[in-house]
Amino acid sequence: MNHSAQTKPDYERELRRAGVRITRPRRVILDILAATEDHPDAMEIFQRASTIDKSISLSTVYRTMKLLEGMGAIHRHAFEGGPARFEQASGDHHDHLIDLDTGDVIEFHSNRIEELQDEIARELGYEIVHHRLELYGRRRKASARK
Amino acid sequence: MNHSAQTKPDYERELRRAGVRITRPRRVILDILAATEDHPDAMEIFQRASTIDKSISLSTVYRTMKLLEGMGAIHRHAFEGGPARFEQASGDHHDHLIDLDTGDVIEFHSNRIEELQDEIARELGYEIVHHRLELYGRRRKASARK
DNA sequence: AATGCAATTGCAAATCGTTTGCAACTGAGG
DNA sequence: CCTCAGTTGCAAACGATTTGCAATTGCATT
Ligand SMILES: [Mn+2]
Ligand SMILES: [Mn+2]
Ligand SMILES: [Zn+2]
Ligand SMILES: [Zn+2]
Repeated sequence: MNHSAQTKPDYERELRRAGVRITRPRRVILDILAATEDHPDAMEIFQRASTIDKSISLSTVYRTMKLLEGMGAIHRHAFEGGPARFEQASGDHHDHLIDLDTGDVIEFHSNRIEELQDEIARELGYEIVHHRLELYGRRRKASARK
Repeated sequence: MNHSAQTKPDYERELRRAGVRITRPRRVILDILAATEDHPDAMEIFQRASTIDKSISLSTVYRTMKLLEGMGAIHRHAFEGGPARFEQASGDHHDHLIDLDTGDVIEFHSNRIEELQDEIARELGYEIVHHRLELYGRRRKASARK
């Protein structure tokens, strides 16, 4: 849920430790990701980066996203329809509800569902490596129902 | 689960009722889908169709898949990595477990998970239109099951 | 601070899956 | 059979992402 109480992860330190160079484009992209509360796609990250450094290319955004994803620093989501969207991997695990009308992405978490998934996989003789749970819906009309 | 006890749906009748023409390419593709137990992608369907009618084009496969999807006759899945895969919509709702090593797709269903999803959406003020639950995992080594 | 070189970049071109414009063709009601 | 809107194959266009390559840059080393 992007708890604001969360310690902002020091990506630069982590990158250095991984023997990766801290370049100007990477620093800019890292800053953008750290300051982001939503789930931007590559083009959005590119545009935000461009306002800071005109010379950054879209290719570099993609390459950096792949690098960070490989390091486990970010998660890539492929919601239906649009391009891949990203978010920092720093928070706790959660799944997403997409508002079909507005495109809003709402985060949620259910321990019960997570447990059931494990149980199902186990029964089938499998061990889950990762999963994807996306709910697509629309706001309930506030029609005097209850 | 593609229950074999299921009545094979008469797509041709359904199509006619929808004012859609039964053409040779469509008949071929429909037959392939009806005879399919797995989740083929457009290229696979195209290749299977080609062995029956050399003149069918990949475009027509795509167009037909879109038509059938719009009619609710098939479901389109975008599992991570590969191209979209399809399956008849005739069976009961189910979700998928993808074997990361073999690519096998295993179907499962959990009423409990479905209920929890509804509950979560409701609490957030939403009504689910559809959802996507995919488990990616690998066979458990130690204890043999199945 | 100057040097050396592999890592990284921007750019353009390539790739992949899918869609689309268009002229030729065909299903099905008359 | 006629007719003609629906459908097709083909090629070209598409959007998202990746990649080859020559130029640039971070940074370990003097
Ligand atoms: Mn999220
Ligand atoms: Mn299935
Ligand atoms: Zn989850
Ligand atoms: Zn489900």
